[in-house]
Amino acid sequence: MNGSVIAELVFHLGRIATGDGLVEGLTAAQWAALRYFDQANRFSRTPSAFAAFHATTRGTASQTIKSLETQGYLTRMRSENDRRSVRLVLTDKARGILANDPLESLSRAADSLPPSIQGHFADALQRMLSQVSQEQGKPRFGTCTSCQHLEHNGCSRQHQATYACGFTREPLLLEELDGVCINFIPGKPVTMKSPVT
Amino acid sequence: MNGSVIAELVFHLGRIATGDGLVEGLTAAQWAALRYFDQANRFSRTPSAFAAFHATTRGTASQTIKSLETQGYLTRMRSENDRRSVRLVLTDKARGILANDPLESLSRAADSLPPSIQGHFADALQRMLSQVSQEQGKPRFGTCTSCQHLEHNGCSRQHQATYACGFTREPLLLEELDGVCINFIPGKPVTMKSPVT
DNA sequence: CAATATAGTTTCTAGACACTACTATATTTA
DNA sequence: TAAATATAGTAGTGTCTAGAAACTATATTG
Repeated sequence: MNGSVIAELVFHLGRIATGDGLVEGLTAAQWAALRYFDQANRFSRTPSAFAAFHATTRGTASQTIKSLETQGYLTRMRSENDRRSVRLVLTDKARGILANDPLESLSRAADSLPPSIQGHFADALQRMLSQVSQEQGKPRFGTCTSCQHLEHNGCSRQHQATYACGFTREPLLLEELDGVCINFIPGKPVTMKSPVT
Repeated sequence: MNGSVIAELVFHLGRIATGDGLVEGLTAAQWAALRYFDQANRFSRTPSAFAAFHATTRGTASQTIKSLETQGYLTRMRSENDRRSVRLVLTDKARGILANDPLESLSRAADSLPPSIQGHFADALQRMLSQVSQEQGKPRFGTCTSCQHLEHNGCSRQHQATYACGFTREPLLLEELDGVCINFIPGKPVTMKSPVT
């Protein structure tokens, strides 16, 4: 088994799945942006972070975002802390069309894999992505749950245990821990998310 | 485990892996064409077949091929049977640079996966690709070894057993059975290629 | 033989993207 | 604290990808 076969398949599959034909008139780059801002946490919903994620320049990212804004899919607000910075949030209209993401076709195909291997599959992809990103000197994105920066204060047996990010020195809400972050540093080995009881 | 996570990863990984920066001055489309013509069998080394494979238009494919030709990576020859048709073959120069395919980075990442899962991984990708292609009404590409059209005449215990394609009605050489074909129809369930003794 | 289908090319246009300024705000340092 | 430097973001320009439509040449069909 040769790695180049797998590489070819991943590349080709990614290509095929999106070429379907610009659902709802959005381009591939615009879909990628919508998906990103849907999943990014509050530290990462900026043009620069999207540019880093999408492996493009800030200029290009800015254009993509501008067009989404004029189409009513994103709204912008300036950050209070840093007045250079801009935060972007999805509109309801955007959340609506995310249901017919052109990736849906690929997503269904993934769903129809044997459930027993889906986890391993996602894991393998994640690992490959991490390695490729590192080789190319690009930042790795990930969620708090496996990030070195995650700190949690408070007793674990109290349900009011609080979390914080050691990098931004900001408190984190429980529901924020699943957002994708640009400041991610792979710390703990990937842990299964413990079931919330 | 949600299929959309896997879909996102496949898409993103495919994107990241190629953005590295146009090794040797070729574009992503041109690399894809070189890879294709390297692997396609003799029925499929045409502009139209590449267009179908790459999910693009014949016009776009024509341009990609033209530029590769002028750069000395492909040579063209008209088919004898059908004088409209064109056959493309890689030059030695092309075979040379295929060694620094920008997908190499992704390929290495795939190689470093646990060997025990590489097979399952490739299998899963293949299955997803097949399903997506079918949903989108695009032709599926594959090799003779699992194609309905493959016929083999002659006694199997004779080493001179001959193969033929039932679709093109043409004989096939043993070494041609591994070429990717546009006329592929998934027949037999994917069989392990039996070791040649 | 006429109508239609197919292989391939060309031309035109929109959009993606890199590059190079450029502005505005932060941060560093001297 | 003032100056130098760094960072977030935008704007404009040029190149390339890719789709759409029009076109030529050859095959196939009725």
